[in-house]
Amino acid sequence: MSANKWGDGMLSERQLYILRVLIDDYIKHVEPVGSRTISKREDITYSPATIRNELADLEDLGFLEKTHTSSGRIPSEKGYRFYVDHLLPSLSVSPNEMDRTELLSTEKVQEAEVLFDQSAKILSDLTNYTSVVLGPNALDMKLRHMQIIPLSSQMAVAIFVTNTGHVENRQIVLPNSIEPSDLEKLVNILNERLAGVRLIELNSRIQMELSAVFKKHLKDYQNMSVFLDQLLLWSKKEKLFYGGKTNMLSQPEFRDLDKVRPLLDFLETRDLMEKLVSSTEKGVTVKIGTENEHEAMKNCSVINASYTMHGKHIGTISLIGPTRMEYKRVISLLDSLSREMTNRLNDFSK
Amino acid sequence: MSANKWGDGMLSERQLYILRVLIDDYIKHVEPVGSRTISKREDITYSPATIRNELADLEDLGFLEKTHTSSGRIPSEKGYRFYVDHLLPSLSVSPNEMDRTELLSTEKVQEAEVLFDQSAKILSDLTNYTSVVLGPNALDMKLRHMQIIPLSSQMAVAIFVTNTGHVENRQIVLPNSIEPSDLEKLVNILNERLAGVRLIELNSRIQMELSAVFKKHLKDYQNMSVFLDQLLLWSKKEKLFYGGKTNMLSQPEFRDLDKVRPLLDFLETRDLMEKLVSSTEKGVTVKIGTENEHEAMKNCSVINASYTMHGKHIGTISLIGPTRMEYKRVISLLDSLSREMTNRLNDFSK
DNA sequence: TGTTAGCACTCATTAGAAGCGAGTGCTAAA
DNA sequence: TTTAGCACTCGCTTCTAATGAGTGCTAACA
Repeated sequence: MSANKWGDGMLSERQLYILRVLIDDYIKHVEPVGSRTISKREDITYSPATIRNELADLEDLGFLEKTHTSSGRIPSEKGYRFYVDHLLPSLSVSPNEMDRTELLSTEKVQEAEVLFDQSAKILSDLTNYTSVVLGPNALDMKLRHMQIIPLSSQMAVAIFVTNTGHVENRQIVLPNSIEPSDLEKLVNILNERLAGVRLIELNSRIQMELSAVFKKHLKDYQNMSVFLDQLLLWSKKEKLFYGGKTNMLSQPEFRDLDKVRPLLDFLETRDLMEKLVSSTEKGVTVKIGTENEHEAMKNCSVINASYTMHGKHIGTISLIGPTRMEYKRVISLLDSLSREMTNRLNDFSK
Repeated sequence: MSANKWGDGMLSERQLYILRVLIDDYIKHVEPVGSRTISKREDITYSPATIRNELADLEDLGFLEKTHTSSGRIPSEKGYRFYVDHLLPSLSVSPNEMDRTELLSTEKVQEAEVLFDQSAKILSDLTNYTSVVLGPNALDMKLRHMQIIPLSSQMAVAIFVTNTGHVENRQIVLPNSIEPSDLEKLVNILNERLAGVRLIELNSRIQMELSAVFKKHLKDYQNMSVFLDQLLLWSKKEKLFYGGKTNMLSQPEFRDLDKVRPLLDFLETRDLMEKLVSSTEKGVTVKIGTENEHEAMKNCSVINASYTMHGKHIGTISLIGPTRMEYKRVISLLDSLSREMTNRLNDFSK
């Protein structure tokens, strides 16, 4: 049933059953579960004393913990991990949940950004946890068209449109001595030669292939080269879309201000969040407590689901909640929601 | 000293002085101030009993409140209002504060967005309150250049560049029957005729002046008209830049979760925030407690300062904190910070 | 008449004590 | 192997008493 990595030996059927019942109960009521509570269930035929013995064993094995000497048991991180990996009832979305994720699809959403935003909102509404959608990195998209529009003698706006319709723009300083005709030629060359190249690769492609072309066509190549570097200096900025940022405040385990504060601060820190929520794996992944490798997240679990476009992983939708989460419900929800997002995204590009 | 609107008669010098001392003390220590505390100050020569009489009078006049029958006094909303309007020591920025706002100016900031973001961060760092910068409404900016870039046979991206270098873009559905040549002509006409017109006015200008031109040059005018409406359907979206979103959590008056929650939720609600922070007045304004006209803000004050470009009010920088704020410091800070922003912005457009 | 000392009173806050109850571990018997 | 029984632990709630910072009022004083 379980591999040896879960302690010295295998767990008995009864232990597995008790463990599952206990975690289910704890997830539902968020209170330490005692032997009596378990024995009172219809499907349990043993007395509290017997249960107690089993619980003591499960605690020794590290699946359970006590909050104090005479308290009931709560699942440990290891317990949750085991629960998620081995005890989760087979996944299936309940019909009425499915309705809600279809709600997403019936609304007319034109732009991807709106889709991401809505998905995050729906997910957090449905779960009362905090959700985050990590948008696709525009720099991984392919160049469709670029343009430079002068604002004044010194300043201009550079615009890059990707195949997905995303627009990147930035203001740039024009070199003093630049020739208007050179600028025009530059833009033309870039558009002719680099359409279909990923934004992030533009620079290296230019280095490799186009310096000769530039030298030939542009009068002041030296000057232009510096300018090009400025033009194509990307700062990566994936977009994050949040839902239910303050939902953590209503979770009983975070009723304490000193405990929520680090959490909320974490949520506001872009790069930490990007790291937390980035995932290269396809499908749904679950990270529990300290697996998230950040102090502020030690009492949280993060469920991550990737969405794709043309089969390629381009972003994630995630849920952040207390380690005691309704894993079953939440995982299936994320699974269907991410599929839905994938569908919608691929509809766009038709 | 004070007009009659402040109660039945004027306040005596002593009352004014006591009121000021009390509010200063309360702002500093955030605890009800008693008669003994006040009388212990060097510059106060009266006994606690005398002070008590004055305090009772000030309370009758509505400037002070008690938290319970035998507690010290705290300022009422009216008290704060009076304090801000009449008792604030003349404004002057202390030298070391000035250094910090100059910090802003020494860094090289190219784009307005970065400037706004930095300003908000600096302000919240300096005050430990929450700050918000309301960015300029791009729709009030003037059209510099527009363009339509096709993505597929049906979809395209429309791009509008303003005189300030801001780029507005949106994805649009191309009419089935559209002629490529018509599209090109349309864009040309718009660029020729409407450069310099504020984005928000584009539509009405077209209605008024250009329908004849369109009818003349475009083959399928009917179809095009619907398309134009879609193209120029602006949804106003001023940008908000936040600093110190979670700072409220460290304010003693919001130590209670049930009190912070509405506040944080309020901060996350775009339209409420836009309304709160929008101001048509120039200079610094102070709104105290219920003057902000929202339940969640009833224990907060909002200090608002506008910044300008070419003398025109285009946005605000605001600070949200508890009603007990260091008004003096905060007002002068906002004053100098908004000036600094104005300077920087006008430097951009040189 | 304005000021102040004195005093009774109020009320939030804190600490301690007592009782309750949900839970445990251990032992011995079925 | 299971279970009944029992002593014990510990968190939580309730109650009480003590503390102290503050008030309002009165009466005396300058």
